[in-house]
Amino acid sequence: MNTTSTSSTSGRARSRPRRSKLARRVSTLYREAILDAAERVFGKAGFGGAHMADIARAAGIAVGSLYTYFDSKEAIFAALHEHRAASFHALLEEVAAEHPAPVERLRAMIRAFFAYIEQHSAIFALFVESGRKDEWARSCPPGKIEDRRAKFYALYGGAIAEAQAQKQIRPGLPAEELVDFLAGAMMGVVRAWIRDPRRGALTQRADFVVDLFLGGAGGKR
Amino acid sequence: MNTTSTSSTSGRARSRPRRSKLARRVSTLYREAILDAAERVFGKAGFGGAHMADIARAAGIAVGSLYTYFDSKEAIFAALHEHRAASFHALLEEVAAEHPAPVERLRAMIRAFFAYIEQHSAIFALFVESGRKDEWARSCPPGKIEDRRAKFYALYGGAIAEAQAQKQIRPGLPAEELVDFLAGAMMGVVRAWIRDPRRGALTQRADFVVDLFLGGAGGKR
Amino acid sequence: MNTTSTSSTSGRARSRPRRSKLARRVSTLYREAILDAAERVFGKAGFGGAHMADIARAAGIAVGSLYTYFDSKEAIFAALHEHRAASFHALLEEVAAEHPAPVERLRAMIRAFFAYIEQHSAIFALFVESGRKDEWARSCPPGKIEDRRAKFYALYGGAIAEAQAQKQIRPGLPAEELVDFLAGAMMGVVRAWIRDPRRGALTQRADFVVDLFLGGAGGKR
Amino acid sequence: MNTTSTSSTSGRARSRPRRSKLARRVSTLYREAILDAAERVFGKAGFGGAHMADIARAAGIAVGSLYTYFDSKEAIFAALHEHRAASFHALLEEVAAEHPAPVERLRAMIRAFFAYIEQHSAIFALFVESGRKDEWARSCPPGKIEDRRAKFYALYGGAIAEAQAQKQIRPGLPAEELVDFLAGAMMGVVRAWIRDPRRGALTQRADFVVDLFLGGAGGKR
DNA sequence: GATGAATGAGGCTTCATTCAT
DNA sequence: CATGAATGAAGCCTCATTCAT
Repeated sequence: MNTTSTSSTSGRARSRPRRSKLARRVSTLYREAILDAAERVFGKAGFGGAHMADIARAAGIAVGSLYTYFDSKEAIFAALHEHRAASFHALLEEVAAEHPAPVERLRAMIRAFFAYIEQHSAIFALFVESGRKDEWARSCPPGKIEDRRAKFYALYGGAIAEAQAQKQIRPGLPAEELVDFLAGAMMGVVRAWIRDPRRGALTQRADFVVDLFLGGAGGKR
Repeated sequence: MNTTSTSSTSGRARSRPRRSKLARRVSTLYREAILDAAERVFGKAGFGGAHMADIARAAGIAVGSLYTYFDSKEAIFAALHEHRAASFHALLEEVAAEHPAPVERLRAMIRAFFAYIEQHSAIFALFVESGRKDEWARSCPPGKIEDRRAKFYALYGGAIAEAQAQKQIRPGLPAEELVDFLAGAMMGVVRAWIRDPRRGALTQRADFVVDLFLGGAGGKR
Repeated sequence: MNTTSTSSTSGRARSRPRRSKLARRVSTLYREAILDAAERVFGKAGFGGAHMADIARAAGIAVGSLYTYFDSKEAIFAALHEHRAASFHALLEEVAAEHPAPVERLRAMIRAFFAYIEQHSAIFALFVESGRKDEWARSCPPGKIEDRRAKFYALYGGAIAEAQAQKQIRPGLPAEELVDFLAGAMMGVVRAWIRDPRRGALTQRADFVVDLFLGGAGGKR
Repeated sequence: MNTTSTSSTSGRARSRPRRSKLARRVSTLYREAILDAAERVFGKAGFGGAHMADIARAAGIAVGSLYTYFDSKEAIFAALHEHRAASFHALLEEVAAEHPAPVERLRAMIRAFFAYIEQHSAIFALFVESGRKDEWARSCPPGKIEDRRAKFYALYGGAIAEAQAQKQIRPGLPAEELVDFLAGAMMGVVRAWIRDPRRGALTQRADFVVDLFLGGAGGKR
């Protein structure tokens, strides 16, 4: 098992970490290099199309070394999911904290989402899709994926609910369903950008999304 | 090659029609049974997780027989894509023709989309996401997927453009981008329904989507 | 799973065997050819030293075909064990049945053992040793090996106990321990023969073993 | 090559003794610790099932350090064989020297064998069986194993031959074959003890073996 | 000399595809 | 043309061995 965070399995008591700070730092570097490589490879080829050999090559290490840091191909994918989700979630919370006004918060969070995607484009598609089926998902602790999604929904949904409380968003529509709609719309824009990146930076389309979401596409009423 | 429409590459000359009408009808039945089976299997397991043996079993025939009707696993998936896309496109055109008023046409097309998904739920996720990564897409004639998407965009985009012309949808926003947004939102609602089908029939949420798209979520201005 | 003897897993009821008699016969031939090949390869190289490729080559089939008949390398070894043990046990019982007099029965069973070994020499060493440790044994249903040994012990021990009842073997010594001794001695002779087969047929040494076992090596008393 | 006794193959000239007495002693300690560890690990898991990492852990050193003292896994196994065989052989010679009367010598040597096994139980099974199949044996200098066995046979066979000369063992039976029988019987008893150690100390069964070997199991004549 | 992570050849197994019946 | 077993390329993973620190 390759678990950075687990405690010692040794019988002997230990008051200090077994490994030097340096070793741990190197280890972290490797893990991240592998995740970076995996992101590129998975993003390009999908889960099934990505080979351990590809990931190793992309990371500049030997195949066997992958297994020093991860238990399996699926473990790499899961860790990648976890890692990206966690770092994005942290970013999102930070952004959210900076914006008390719910509508502005929504806008900022959407912009943050787009910015994040611009950096980690390819893999996100895989994540969003992974609604089950994909092999890696089968070995993922059940509920994990749902939990993760729920946390994001909570952030967006929270902003929406607050906006509803302030009458800036129509009450009466369940916040949850609004998030379904909004999240889908965001992904739709992302997908369009992935298809044809020439149309300009994704980040700049945050306002388009927010305004459309709030104001609707309808003409004069 | 198993292409129903191509001519024989056999060396032997043939003086009579290659196949009787009956034979061709049987062949079509087989092909469709295979595609039905494939839809279920691919939908449940994804492309990589689906095995030819599974499809054969689901179709009630022998593995080898699959190859009488299709060249490869990828060919089955592509044909499935093709088939569903074509039949859905036909349906959509029919629906569109029945509704001259662009907004109502949009509403009807969304409803039709949802209805179609309700019947062919699982597989659609695979289709919509399959940007290019999945293995099957690599052997798909390049541009094919884009063409297909473009045809759907044309239908939705056409309705939107007309609505814009009639000032029922704000001009100024490129119709194409509105479709990105709308298509994404639709898929978001679909995904939510797939996740949790209990929330009621998908079809009934068409109005929710249209109204939100047109009217926006924003409160009184 | 490759289990010749399991019943149908199909949901549909079946009154007759699914496969033709011919197919089953062919299948049996394959299984036996594989077991024969496996016996040679395992016997020569041991469990760890034997490769699936070797077995396939020895059987004259493709590697993948092994998996049509057996689930894994370990399954092949286990089946081999099972198969040989069963056939030898049957032989032994038959021989035992032919000899009512316990001492003669013992003699006949030892001769049968030696004869069997002459045919399946190499593999037997592996079996007898496999007291645990070997990888294959780990996946063997626990107790299986012990059961098998117990059945052989019962046959030999039965003859010994009867001989004791008839005062042809000293009472007072637990039959079980006499079998430990005798079985060991037999294997000692077998091992010597394996080391140096020139010393003549193994079968011809049965009398030596029986006489030594009964009469002892000691000189005039 | 890690051979304590060979001279350096390095190109650089050396004017002083290669290693201090201390260094050599330390080295010996390491080698023995490794062999002890190896005995436990090989004994438990067999050759194939034992991993260098297991041995290193059991010895309390790093994997890499194993290679400071031994060339390979096989070398460790061979050295273990060598080591145990040598020390047991020395013990046996000592015991033999103490007993001029051949039958008593035989009895003492059997008792010594059982005592030795009680200390080094598990691994012995591996040794005795290893006819040649196991991987390690392939890289063992040919004839080595046979030589080793021959030396033990010489000791036991010598006692038997002497006893024959004194008419305490029936002449007419080749001593060599008597050893085959006797050695096998001893191993049979050992194996029974390994299977079920509860039946009491192995050492105490030496008399059983000797008496049975000499007197035979037969009833009154 | 000790360490333990890196290495990569090679093993077992899967499964799309072929082909004899 | 249906069948389903045979095929073997290719993937994931293990682990003995090496080597930089």
